[in-house]
Amino acid sequence: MDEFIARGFAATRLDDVAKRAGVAKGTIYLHFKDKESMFEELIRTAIVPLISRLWGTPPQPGASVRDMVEGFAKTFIEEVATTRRGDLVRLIVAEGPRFPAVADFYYREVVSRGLAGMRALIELGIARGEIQHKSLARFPQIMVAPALIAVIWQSLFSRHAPLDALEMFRVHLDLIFGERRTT
Amino acid sequence: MDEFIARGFAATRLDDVAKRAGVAKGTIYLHFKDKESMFEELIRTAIVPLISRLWGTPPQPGASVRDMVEGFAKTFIEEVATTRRGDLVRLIVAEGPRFPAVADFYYREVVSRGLAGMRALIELGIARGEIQHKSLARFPQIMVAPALIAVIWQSLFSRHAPLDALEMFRVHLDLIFGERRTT
DNA sequence: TGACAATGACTGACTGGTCAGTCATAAAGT
DNA sequence: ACTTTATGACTGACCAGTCAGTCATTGTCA
Repeated sequence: MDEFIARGFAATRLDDVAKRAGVAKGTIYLHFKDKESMFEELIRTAIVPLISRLWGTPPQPGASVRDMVEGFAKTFIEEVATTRRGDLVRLIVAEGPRFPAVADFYYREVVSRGLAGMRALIELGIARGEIQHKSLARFPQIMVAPALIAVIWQSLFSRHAPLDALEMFRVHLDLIFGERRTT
Repeated sequence: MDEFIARGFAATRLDDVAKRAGVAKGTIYLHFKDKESMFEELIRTAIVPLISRLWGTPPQPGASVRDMVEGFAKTFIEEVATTRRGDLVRLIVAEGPRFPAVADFYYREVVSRGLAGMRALIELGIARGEIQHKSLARFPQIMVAPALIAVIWQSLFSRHAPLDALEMFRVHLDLIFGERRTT
């Protein structure tokens, strides 16, 4: 996976993958049909821990919706955006159009579930009166947009201008939930 | 450029590029040093019309900041996100880490200028009282985040679930500027 | 004006290197 | 002994980059 993340699908050499895995090239073909299906299966299996990282954080019982979203964002930024897992997301964005199977899987397992969960949270927030903007529930993408920005910024521009992703997300939450209580 | 967008740098064959351009492969080498510098130069020149599309829209004299941002977003979504130019942005995200020169250029010419302009608009909005959240000026990325989401959604997921990017952006603006006046 | 020469943009067959995928052989396991 | 698992040298396709040759255009001279 690290090889694919570093070089992309086409430029990755199976000799390097084998060396990195500590096996001979032939061994790869005992486990995978060809390079393409190896790539797809690797992504599929790599996404699983990414999902469990995200849903792994237990929501505090008495927490406000804002606290839940903020905790979620904190986990995402610390565990995904600023780590190699973030590059996995970038890899999917990069290769997705050429690997519809990958894009489909990612949509079904991550995007649609994540957005559904976020929508539920938003509706809870609306019901509790924490969120004023009812139409936000129609576009849960807005809630997570800065998180994706953080992933991309991290791998492309952080050397030019570091970005405090968590603080950015908090400002974003201020827009949605109203000004932050003093911290 | 279309070949690179469709296949990525590594998988693009110069024979195909030549054929598409209506010249022989050798001709390419009369204009470019090698495949890599061709890629970089092509991106550089392709970015120019992208920039001019975005700054090309004249701001109406009496327009509110919200109208200006919304007009900007409309242009972006119509002229970039839903066209081949959007895939150019995706290509830069995809290949950026392996072509620092491309990422640098994109940061200097598009990202840093765009964010600076957006920050100026935000500060104008704050001064005029249209925007309540002063800290938004620290993260102009938030303002454009849904636009980037739209680009990525378009090329990866629109077949699964079409996204009304402009409406999403309007909802996002509602968060920033307050509820929309009736339309 | 017409014949000839010079130019250089363009061509595409060719080369050398790279790499996905194979398979005869070897090692490990039972 | 024999089955399963692993190896890595090998093959053939592929492709970036080269370069000797072509030819339309422009310039020169009688």
